Amino acid sequence: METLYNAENERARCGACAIRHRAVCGALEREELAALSRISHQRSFAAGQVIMSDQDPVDFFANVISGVVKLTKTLPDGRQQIVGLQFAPDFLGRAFSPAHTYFAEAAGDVELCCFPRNSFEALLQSSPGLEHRLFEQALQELDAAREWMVVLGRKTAQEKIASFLCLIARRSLVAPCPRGAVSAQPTFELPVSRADMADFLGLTIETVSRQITRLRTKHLIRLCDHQHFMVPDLAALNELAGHDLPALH
Amino acid sequence: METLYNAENERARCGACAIRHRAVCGALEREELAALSRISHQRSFAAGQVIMSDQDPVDFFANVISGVVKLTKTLPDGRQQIVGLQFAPDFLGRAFSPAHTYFAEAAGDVELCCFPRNSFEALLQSSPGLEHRLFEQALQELDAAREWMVVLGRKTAQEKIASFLCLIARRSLVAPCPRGAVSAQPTFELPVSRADMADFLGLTIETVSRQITRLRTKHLIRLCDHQHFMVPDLAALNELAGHDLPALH
DNA sequence: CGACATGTTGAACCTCATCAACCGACGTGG
DNA sequence: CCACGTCGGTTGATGAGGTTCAACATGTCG
Repeated sequence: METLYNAENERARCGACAIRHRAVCGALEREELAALSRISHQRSFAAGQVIMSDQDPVDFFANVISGVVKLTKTLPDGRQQIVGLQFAPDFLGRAFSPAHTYFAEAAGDVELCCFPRNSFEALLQSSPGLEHRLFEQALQELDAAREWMVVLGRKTAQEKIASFLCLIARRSLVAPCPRGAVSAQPTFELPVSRADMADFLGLTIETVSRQITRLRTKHLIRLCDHQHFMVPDLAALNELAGHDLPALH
Repeated sequence: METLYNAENERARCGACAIRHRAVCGALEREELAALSRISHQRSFAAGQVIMSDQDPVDFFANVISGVVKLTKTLPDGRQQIVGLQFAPDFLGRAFSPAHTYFAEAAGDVELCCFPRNSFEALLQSSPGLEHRLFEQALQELDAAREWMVVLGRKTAQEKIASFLCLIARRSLVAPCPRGAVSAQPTFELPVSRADMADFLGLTIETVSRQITRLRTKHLIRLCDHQHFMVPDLAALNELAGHDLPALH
């Protein structure tokens, strides 16, 4: 399935890219895009696979085409914290420094569009628009990271879970309910395991599980299966999450 | 006092600036610097004063010349989280967006070098080096924010305090011990109150206080007074903080 | 001097982590 | 085919770490 897709894209690769206009490459002129097309190549990663490590220098950048990438940090004794989740069409990689301070792992199956570091940085030199776009994304990630610091530092387990579900409802695409039950409410897909949710929220798996069932018994969410949920009243969930604004980002 | 200082600087302002080469303006050419000098002006803020608010648009950027600025976010019910501490020569303000998602407040007395938003953004257009420098700082802030997410999500109160003290030991200048006791060990100054430490670490004031005394009874730190402390063995403190690396940033 | 702000200490309570058992889905191999 | 182990998720019982409420100490300012 991927091979067919790749073959399809082989000729006018970037032009046909689904995330093209939303991704950083949207900043590129026609001929710059052609240059990028020449140096880029797609790669697939299976769930759990390490994409970038903090151990050895990373020699490429990437755009997320599909799937979710988690950025993790680990303490010497093994405690782990997810410091970022990257969805399509986010850009992956730390500009100006091949050394990373975190891991990038595939949360589920992931498709990336990869660019060799050297070629990409050369392109970066010649295209101020591209650097500007990367800057913008970095600022957005900074905003998101700070937003999440509030979640980690000041919210209860219940609020953390609610915040996470709201985040998913904002960022993840609506998925059809696999049970086949037709419903008026949109159904969302949890792109990560319970363990990942715990690592993202600074909780344990058990607490995550308990708080989810608590939200369920409060009828603030409905579960189709372990990975799919519906939100009858998004405003109510938002309020429980402690969001004053109905929607941001 | 400020007026005298300002008058003094009126002629060769930026050239004589103490933080010039370390701040973002270090990226500027001679004549760009002259342009910046023309639009910049110093402002002082007393402890606790709001510098930028998330309520109304901010019409200026600034460099921190001295003092510490805290970036705070507040939940609807009043819970607060500090999402960043800016020291000299950090840059203050969100490029490309006059709307802020956080407050900037003076932690102690603060001196800023302010630039009107419009003029500065014009300068930004014409000087790619300046934008690059801002980008670099944004990436560093992002790294710092993510580093802090680990502290908030996964560390114990004790480790949080140790992490904070290590942060101060890295970033704050060494201060002479006000008690006058000459000592072989360097003395650091806590630039924020206990309440601010609590808001930065996701704790309560009481816990902060207790953990500090615990570190003191363990002889990992020594207190001159409430704002000044010494670290007999920085490596030990670092280890307690959960830093595998002796020093980063 | 008393009022106030900032910081410390004590006691009781509560949230969440820990340890453990259990459940269903899945794959494997006898 | 079913027993078996494994993996991801749920649920229960218990306890520790941190919050909460309260009192107290110290320093500053009117």
